[in-house]
Amino acid sequence: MTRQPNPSKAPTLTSIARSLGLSPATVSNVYNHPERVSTSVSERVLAAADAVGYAGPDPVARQFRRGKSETIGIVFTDEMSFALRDPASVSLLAGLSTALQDAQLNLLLLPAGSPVGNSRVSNVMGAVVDGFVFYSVPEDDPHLAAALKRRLPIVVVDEPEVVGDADWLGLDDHLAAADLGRYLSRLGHRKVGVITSRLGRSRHNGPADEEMWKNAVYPVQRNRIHGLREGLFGAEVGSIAVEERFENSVDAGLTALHALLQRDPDITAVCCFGDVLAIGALEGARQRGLSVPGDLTVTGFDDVPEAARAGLTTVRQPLFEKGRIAGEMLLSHPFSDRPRRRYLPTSLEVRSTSGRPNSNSM
Amino acid sequence: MTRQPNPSKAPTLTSIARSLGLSPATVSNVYNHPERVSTSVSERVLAAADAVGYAGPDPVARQFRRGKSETIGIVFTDEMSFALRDPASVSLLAGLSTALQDAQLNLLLLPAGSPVGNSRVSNVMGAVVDGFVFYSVPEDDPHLAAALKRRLPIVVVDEPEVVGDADWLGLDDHLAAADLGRYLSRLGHRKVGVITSRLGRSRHNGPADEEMWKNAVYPVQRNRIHGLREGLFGAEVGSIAVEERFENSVDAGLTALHALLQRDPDITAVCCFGDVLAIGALEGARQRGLSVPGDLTVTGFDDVPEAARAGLTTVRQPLFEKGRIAGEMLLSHPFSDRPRRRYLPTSLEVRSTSGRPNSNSM
DNA sequence: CTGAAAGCGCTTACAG
DNA sequence: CTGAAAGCGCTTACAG
Repeated sequence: MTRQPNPSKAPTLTSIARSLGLSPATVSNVYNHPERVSTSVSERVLAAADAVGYAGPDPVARQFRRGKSETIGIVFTDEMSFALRDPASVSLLAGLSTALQDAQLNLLLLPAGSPVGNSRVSNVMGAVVDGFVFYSVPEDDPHLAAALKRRLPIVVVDEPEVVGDADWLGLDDHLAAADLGRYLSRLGHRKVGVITSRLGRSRHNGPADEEMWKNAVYPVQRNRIHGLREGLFGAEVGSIAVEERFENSVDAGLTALHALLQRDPDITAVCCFGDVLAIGALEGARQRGLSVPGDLTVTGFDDVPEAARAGLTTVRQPLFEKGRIAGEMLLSHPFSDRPRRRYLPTSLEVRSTSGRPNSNSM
Repeated sequence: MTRQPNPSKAPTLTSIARSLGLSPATVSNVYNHPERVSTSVSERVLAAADAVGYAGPDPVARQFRRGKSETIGIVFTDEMSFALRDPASVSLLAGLSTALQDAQLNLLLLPAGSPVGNSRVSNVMGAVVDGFVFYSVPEDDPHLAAALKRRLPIVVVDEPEVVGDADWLGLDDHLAAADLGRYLSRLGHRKVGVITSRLGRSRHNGPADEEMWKNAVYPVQRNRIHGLREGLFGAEVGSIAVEERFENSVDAGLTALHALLQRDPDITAVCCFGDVLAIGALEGARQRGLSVPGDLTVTGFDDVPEAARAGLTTVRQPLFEKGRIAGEMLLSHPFSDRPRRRYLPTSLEVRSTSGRPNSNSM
């Protein structure tokens, strides 16, 4: 006896076979290829199984034997509960789950918290999956490196931008932000603030100077800041006040708005790199007695369902579709080909939180 | 050769061992018990593994050998993408994931769509998990029956109310709804409408008469209607107009509100059995030019994050906690004991969508 | 510190 | 339609 579990009590396919004087192969066929077995034998087997409480072939053993897990793992930057608090990543998850469900695959949620202190770099190494989706992890993420080693199909969503053999799916964040910048510029905004989620690995909340965002390990945020500035100022020089928050939450958006306006009261527009942050910023503006968009323009990113209800002007991206397409890319993964890159379109949804700046603040 | 995958190409623990003149046991120890192996051997093994692209012991084989999957499955009523569109179930999921992460377990999302047409009742039978959480599935759900057969720990959240050996976690829905009813009654409401998500298995959208909700396979909704009526009318007779929607969405709440008020224009309060429905109902009231709460009181259930932002009066339940506790109950599952039952508290959060009915509608 | 042996529960060609 | 045989890749006591 070399295995503790199943203290020679629980019935197995073999024990059922033996008790009936059949071969394990036949019992296996009853479950896997009923058409190859006579109905009388089939019935005897099922009855015996029922009698001893055998629920069918052990899933782990079957999976082991077959070499397939029929499961895809998704890895987030963060603790899972953080990812699930963000409606944007939840939409992505919903889209992914739809694609997988169509293909009869299960979805395994893998948190990419800090690596465990063992020899195993991360639970990514031990995850029983046939492929991975990585959602918005930083450059040089150790879990991603570990997954790459396993030579399973991988689709990276958003970031990092380039990853060995993995397929990539994301946005042209530079372009999207530049469009937004041009729109704000046309409205007359010159003093613009940015509220961004984390730029680096450290738990930093506060102003982020140019050096900080140029060195961000999250290229998405980096590209957006660059793009926004280009759209606002073109070839001119012009500075943007950037406020960083490690967490992506309503409360983070709220405190960031206060910090930004305290730092520079002349700001007439605040661009949030996520609708959840923007909803918090709107609340902050309310607290300060600022009318939106009269005194302050606030914009978001993503276009989550609540954005429309809040009247938020935002950069829309097809999050559900993104998840669905990530799933499809994974399912159609062409081994031995060059990695694929796919860009999804964005669009500016102008609603009621953006407008011309007040003349007195110009 | 009896296994197609791995066309005798991919390195295995054994092949590494052989190439180094070591035993598989030693190579295994390098990965699982490094302290039992000399550093020189360890280094040789790791170098050889790296050279041939061996990413460590195959997770499926290890899991098979160990007999544990370190994974918990969660089963929803619906397609996964529906569950993920509802912030209430997402909060639950977040709480569950937190509990599991603390215990180093993974979370597998199992959709409980229509059973597949095979001999296997559902993917629940084949899911590689050490336990299940069932979230709000109907009475006599086939997936739940299948899971029960597997004799793994199970925690049922909300419904069904009683399930063989499974633990149960939920609310006193009757009491919660009765509290709400008493509150509305005190305000002076007599004509009250209900917007509920599905009561039965069939895809029904429309009025639900008393027979329909008394026979609901979702006891939660049944109990809430009973409780609400008791709170409103006590021992008196009094009827409530119930509008059923198969889906739990903003749009469903919106169309249900219109249907309800078209059916009975004298209704002064609408109770929604979910905040998402209530947000839709608020939108419907807006479309009809009704002021809230002046012309119409609207209440929700759950207290999702957006509820507070929308000023929604609602019955709060601790959703994140519910998920976390479900996880803890699963982890502490006492085999051979009586199934446990645990009730979580609810509270009425009075905000700005409820008030006295207009005198002219009384 | 290292190795030989046993075996986890199942499925797959193949032969009869 | 049924069975004998092989083997998936690994880990665990145990002995040396």
